[in-house]
This record gives sequence, structure tokens and C-alpha cells, in this order.
Amino acid sequence: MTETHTDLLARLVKLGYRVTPQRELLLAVLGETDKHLSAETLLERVRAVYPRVNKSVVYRNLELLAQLGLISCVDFGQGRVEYEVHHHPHHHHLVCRNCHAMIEINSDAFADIQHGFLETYGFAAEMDHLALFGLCRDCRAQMPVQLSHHPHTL
Amino acid sequence: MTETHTDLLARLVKLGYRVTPQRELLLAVLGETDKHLSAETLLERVRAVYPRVNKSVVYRNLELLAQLGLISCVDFGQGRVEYEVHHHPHHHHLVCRNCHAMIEINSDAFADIQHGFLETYGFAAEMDHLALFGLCRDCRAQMPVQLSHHPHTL
DNA sequence: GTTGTATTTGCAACTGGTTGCAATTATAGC
DNA sequence: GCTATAATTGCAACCAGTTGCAAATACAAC
Repeated sequence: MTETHTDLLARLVKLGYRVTPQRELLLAVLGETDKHLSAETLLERVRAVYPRVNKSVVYRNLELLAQLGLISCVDFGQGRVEYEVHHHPHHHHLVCRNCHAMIEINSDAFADIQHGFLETYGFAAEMDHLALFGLCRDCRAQMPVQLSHHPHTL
Repeated sequence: MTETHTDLLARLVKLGYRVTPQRELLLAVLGETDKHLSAETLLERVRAVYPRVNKSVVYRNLELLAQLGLISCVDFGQGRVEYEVHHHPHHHHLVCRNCHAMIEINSDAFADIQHGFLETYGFAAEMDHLALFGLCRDCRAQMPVQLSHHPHTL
């Protein structure tokens, strides 16, 4: 149930924002794929079509679109934030710290916990799109010793 | 069961790293408080004692110490990463998106999920120190309408 | 206490992202 | 189709954090 390009623009208008060529282009680029894209990649792709687009515009619009819920962003830690058109149902990612493999899991896993927080603390946790780090099966198997040794002496 | 300054230095040596004045100072500053501190604040405090310490040294050592598990870092999203001496037991944070209130929760809440991931996907999730965003009880109550309107027209 | 050397530091240049502000432009009203 | 104007863009300066490299230094061996 991904929204079409036109749908997204219509929502933008309905919320009182203007439809500029830059925003259209940005949403078009995001709509082209169902993968996560970094701000940098997005800037690159936008500029491939229309090179004069300023980087601050891309950054500002990504922030805006995310805030409005037109796109979602996942924080993969270590300064990597990626964006995508809001797909449903929500999903989370298990990211391998070692090989960067990504396992998508649906958000049901967290439903209980989320409910628990609401009951116990009155806290409504937004668990739209989490990235959890760790080690995948393969890397756990491969990893002979923990990296508790000096990298230089390894 | 927070480790003492000397303990931490000893662990550093045992792992094959050198004890430099810069590292000692950094760990001392971290040990002074049980709050989370940003890299920038840490740099400031370190420099308050010994102004010649270079920022890249602070950043590099924070990364190292975190990797070695001597300190822990929480990613509060939006580019805010904070560090603290590794306290036990592990805890997580529920961070209010609106008023930035922070509720500390212990990690037991996630034990089941963590176990589930291991069973289902063979994935060993590191859930040391998570920050989950959302709205706290008070802000949920206060918040009359969602911010779906244009900020300029509000 | 010296010496040797690999680690660590300081530096300076760089990167990704942000901000304030003036110029441009989408859109509403006529 | 004009006009007015508030939203949006482009720009240039800036900021936090990173990187490569040469100089300094912790520490091990003697």
C-alpha cells in the first residue's frame, strides 16, 4: 500500500505546503525504488536530473517529509540515516554489525512491549522503524575470538 | 557496580592499549558523573583541565572505549550520541519527542524479544542501551491537535 | 636509565550536514 | 493574466566530526 507520486503531492498540498519542482523530483526519486536511500544518494540522484538543486533544500525537505509522515527514515546508527517512501506494514531491521546484512522483521514483535510501555509509564513509543544491531548467524559462527585484542596486533 | 577509574585503566592495559594522560583524563571526566555526556561536552571538560587536548583524540578515544565496552554510548537520534561509564544493569531510555523527558527502563523488558530473534533468525541483538522515541504521558494529554498543520499558519 | 618502535597524539584539510538571510517563486485573490 | 506575499530556494559561512600523516611518546627490552 505504497502511495503514488500524485497521492504524496496531494497530501503535501492538503497539509498546506507548496509543490515545488524540487519536492516533486525528490519524491519521484524516492518513489522509484523500495530501498532505503541516504540523503547523499538522494542528492546525487536529484542532481542527475536537475543539477542546480541545492543540498540544503534536499536536507530540509527530507526532514519535512519525514515529519509529515510522507516518508520514513531509519537511523542505522553511526550517522547513517536512510529514507524511503512510507511502506506498510511497518517493519524493523536487524543489522549485522560485522557484515551489514539486514534482516527485515515486521513490527508485531514489538507490539507487546509497546503496549507494556503505555500501561506502565503512559509512554506512547513510536516504533515505526527501528534498527537493532548485533551479529547475524553466519558472523556469530565465523567469529572465532571476540575482538578484545588490540586491532594492530591481530 | 560502576568500575573505578583505576579498574578502567587496568582493563585498558590488559587489552593491550596504552594509558595516556588524554585517556586518563577522559575516563576521569566520564567517571565524575553518572549522566550521559555528549562528545562535545566531554571535549570541553577535558580541555577545562588540559586545554591542549585535541578534539580528534577525544573522538577517537570515545569510539575506542565504546568498542571495548569500557563506556557505553546511546544514540538519542538526530545526531545526538551520548557517552557514560558502563553502568549495570543495562538500561534503556524512553525519550519524549516533545518535552525530552527521559524514562529509564531496565533491559528485562527486551529479554524475550532478544531471545526470540536468536531463535528465529539466529541473530544476536545487542540491546545494551536503546533510546526509543515517543510521547510521554503529560505530552500526550496536553497535545490537543497533531502538528499536521503548517507551522507558519499555526 | 637508554634505546627502539609501535601506538598515540596533534594538526590541518576535509566531509556531511545545518543555518541565516537575501532572492526567487508558488499560489491565492483579484 | 496580474499582483501581492508568504513559503521556498540558493548561497555562503559555519559546525561537529573524520581522516591521513608526520611528530611525539608510552612502554618493553636491554
